[in-house]
Formats: sequence, structure tokens, C-alpha cells
Amino acid sequence: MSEPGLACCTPLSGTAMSAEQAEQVVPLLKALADPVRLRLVSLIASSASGEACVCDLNDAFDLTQATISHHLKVLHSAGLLDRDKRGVWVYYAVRPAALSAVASLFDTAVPA
Amino acid sequence: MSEPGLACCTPLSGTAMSAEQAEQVVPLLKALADPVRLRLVSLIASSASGEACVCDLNDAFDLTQATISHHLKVLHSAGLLDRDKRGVWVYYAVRPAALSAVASLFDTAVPA
DNA sequence: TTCATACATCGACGTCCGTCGATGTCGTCT
DNA sequence: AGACGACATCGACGGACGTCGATGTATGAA
Repeated sequence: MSEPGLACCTPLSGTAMSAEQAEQVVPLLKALADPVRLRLVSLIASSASGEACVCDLNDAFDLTQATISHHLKVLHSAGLLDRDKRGVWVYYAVRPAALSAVASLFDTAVPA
Repeated sequence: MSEPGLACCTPLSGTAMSAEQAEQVVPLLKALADPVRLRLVSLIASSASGEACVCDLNDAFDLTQATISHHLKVLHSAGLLDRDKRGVWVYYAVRPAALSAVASLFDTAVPA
């Protein structure tokens, strides 16, 4: 696993995960465990083109551009977002592999 | 911070989560975004009886009993664990509803 | 070149978080 | 009654986190 955000771990309802497995997924959860970052991912994922530029994301929050840029960097460093600079604008897109890695954590814990 | 005049990308349409929705799920994610707590939930969920007493959980980590107790309280306060005191021992069990709430978050975000 | 825009980075501030030792509380046994 | 064990709580410490204003970098236009 050379790439961040591609961790695949034991589901919670199976055998217990090891400490190494936990350390691998926790960065993803930590990146998502913030209201601003969670909404950022939601905004990008729900956009028609599957991506969004920082200028639009900036207007969706009542925060400084520096703060939004910081949160995007955290999400990008965690491997949750792809970054693509086109001219003056920068576009972020969600990485399905990273999101599905987190989803696989809870998949087998299906209730009724 | 809003002088449109020129569009840089497709507008953010679609149904992104609201700020209130984010504030509702983030506490669950924050509680799970810790290697010790994630392993605690994993250990409890993977136990045969579906529950585990603190004495057993304590031995699984190289941490103080006070620290484990603190993490269990965080998970319990977040609604992820149920607490049941039987005699001298305290048993914790995972709440399926809470886990499924988190799971549904990624089910809608990443279509299978 | 000069200027304006879009975004990243820096430095600093206050706050929250994980961990510990010490202590408190409750239940059990003798 | 007293003593012991299982957990919880308290207070404190160091480090990490979210946010900001200011500044830096790069692209495009005048």
C-alpha cells in the first residue's frame, strides 16, 4: 500500500482489527470528522461534474479562504480528494477508492 | 467576497448535506477517529457475545485503565456504545443504530 | 511590465484532545 | 465492620487542531 487512503481493513463485525489496521484508517476518519470538511466532501461529491473549484467552495462557507484552503489540503493529504489545477482555478474531486475504504468499515454492520 | 461576472466551473447543484446534518454526524465520526476507540469498537463488535467487559478491554491495550475508561466514556456519550453494569463488572456493547447511521452516510455518498 | 485574480503558505492565537497519576465510588468477600 | 478489586472521575500536562490576518506564488489580462 504505497498510496494513502487505500487502506482495506477488517470489518468491525468480523474479527477485531489490528492496531496497524486502525492506524491506517483513522487518518481518513479524522479528516472526515469535521463539519466543514464533511460538507466539503459532500459538496464536491454532489456536484454535477463530480468536481468543484475552490472559488465555489469558498462561497458555500462563512469562513476565510485560508481556512477553506487548509481544510482542502487536509482532505487531499488524507487521500480523500484529488487536486487538479487548470489555469487559475483548482478543481478538487473525491477519490471513490478512499471513500469506499471507509464505507467498507461499516458495510458488514448492517442492521435490520 | 462575491463578484461573479465569470464562471469557472459548473455550479454546485445536487443535494449536498446541510450544515445541520453535518453537525449531527460529525460527533460519531469524531468518536471513531481515534485508533484506540476504533479498536475498542472493533473488539466489542467482534466478540462472540457482542459485548465486552472493561477488564478484558483493558488488557488489549498498553494504556492506563483511566485512559481506556475515558475512551469508553467518549464512545458511550456519542451513542456508539451501550453500558451495562453487572455486579462489579461493566459490559459495553455496540449500538447497531449508531453504526448504521454512519454507514448510511457513505452509502449515499458513494453509490455501490 | 504592471496589475488583478485564485489559491497556497506562514505565523500566531485560543481551544480541544489524549494521556497520565491520584483519588473517589460502588460492589463483593471475609 | 474492614479490606480488596473493578471502574469512574479529577486535575494537570503536552501536543494537536481550527481559525484568522498577512504574505507568497502563479496565471492571465491590460
